[in-house]
Amino acid sequence: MRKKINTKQKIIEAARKSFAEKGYNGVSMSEIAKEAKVKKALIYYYFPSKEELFYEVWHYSMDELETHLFNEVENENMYLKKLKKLLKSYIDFMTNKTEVQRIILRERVNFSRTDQDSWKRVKDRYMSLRERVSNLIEESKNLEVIDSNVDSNDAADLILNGLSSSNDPRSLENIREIIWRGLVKNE
Amino acid sequence: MRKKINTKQKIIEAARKSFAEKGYNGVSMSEIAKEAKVKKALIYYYFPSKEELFYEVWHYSMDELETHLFNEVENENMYLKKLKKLLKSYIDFMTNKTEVQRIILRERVNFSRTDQDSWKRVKDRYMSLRERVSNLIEESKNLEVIDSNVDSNDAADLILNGLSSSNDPRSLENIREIIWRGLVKNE
DNA sequence: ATAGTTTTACCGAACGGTCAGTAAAATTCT
DNA sequence: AGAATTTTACTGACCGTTCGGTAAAACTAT
Repeated sequence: MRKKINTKQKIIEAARKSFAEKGYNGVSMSEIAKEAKVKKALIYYYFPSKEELFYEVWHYSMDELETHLFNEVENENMYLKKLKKLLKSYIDFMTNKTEVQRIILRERVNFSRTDQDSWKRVKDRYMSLRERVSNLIEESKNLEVIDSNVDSNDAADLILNGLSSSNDPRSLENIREIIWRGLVKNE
Repeated sequence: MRKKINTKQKIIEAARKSFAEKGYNGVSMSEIAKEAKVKKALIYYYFPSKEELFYEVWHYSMDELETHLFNEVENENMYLKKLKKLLKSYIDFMTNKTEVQRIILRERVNFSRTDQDSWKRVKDRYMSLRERVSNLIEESKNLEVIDSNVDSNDAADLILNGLSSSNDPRSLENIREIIWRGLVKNE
């Protein structure tokens, strides 16, 4: 019965909207069902548990973000411009895809949790993205674009955290300028 | 009257620990009761609702943070040193009082929620602290310590968000240096 | 007919919250 | 002082509701 192939996707998007608004624990499966205009039991036909549904939402969102960030960047060959473009892309994504932004802000804190290993997978997916950002900074350091004193991982965290805290593009542009001045090599 | 006072404080601290670990919606009143070694009904003797209990935890924590930040700072008369001290105090607090740090990280996202006005009070308490930081930056700008291009509110957000994302002091020191280079006037 | 999809009906456990009652401390009365 | 009363601190049992999750019936398209 191929009538509605998009049902699963519909559920994922409804779940993402709900999780973004109220957080993982603030949302019930029936709320998600209602948002998706679907009966609750149908969600369990596509996803084995609430945890697994969340993980798929997370993974899907991180894929979107990673694609958005690095597809553009790879067309650039100068490292200074690469990094500059990355920051711009990130701001662009965070101000337009506010659902993803909120989910990241909300659930990033659970990376510290070790009581349920479903959070470990969530963290791992995020960390693999962070590493790509971190690597880009590291390479820029080697090419003497970025001040050699900065630690790539810490700089990546600063970018990822500092440029996601608001969804007002003007504020984020201002913050970006501060961060950028702090990163680049003093001439 | 079995026991003596400090019961209310005991509950607040148990609640804070629990909220820090699992977030507001991730924790039940019975869990908090268990953590405080107290019966659940007793919590309702001191606090009218879970929301109100959380607000008291939040308010108490923000008071602690604000005291820690500004008591030291006010002894300083040079604005450059004032601001520098503030950043140091903030890092110090975030790396040592990790429960408060986690609660802030967790629940800051709910500032955007308008469906329950209890969150508005939570937000207001935070914003009054942010304004004090913001004012300090603004004054430093007037005295030509801080680059005049930076927006005080955005800079305050960058500090408050960027320097709370980890609880590893080394990372936070690195991030502080990047932010600082981005803030101060280029000579 | 059959496989894929969706709904109905239901479950035990846990949720936030309430309430009648109680023992001890504090206060008032004599 | 001590008896009588009121207030404070606390408990256990319980309420209605909602939670995540399940079994199986019912529908739909090939």
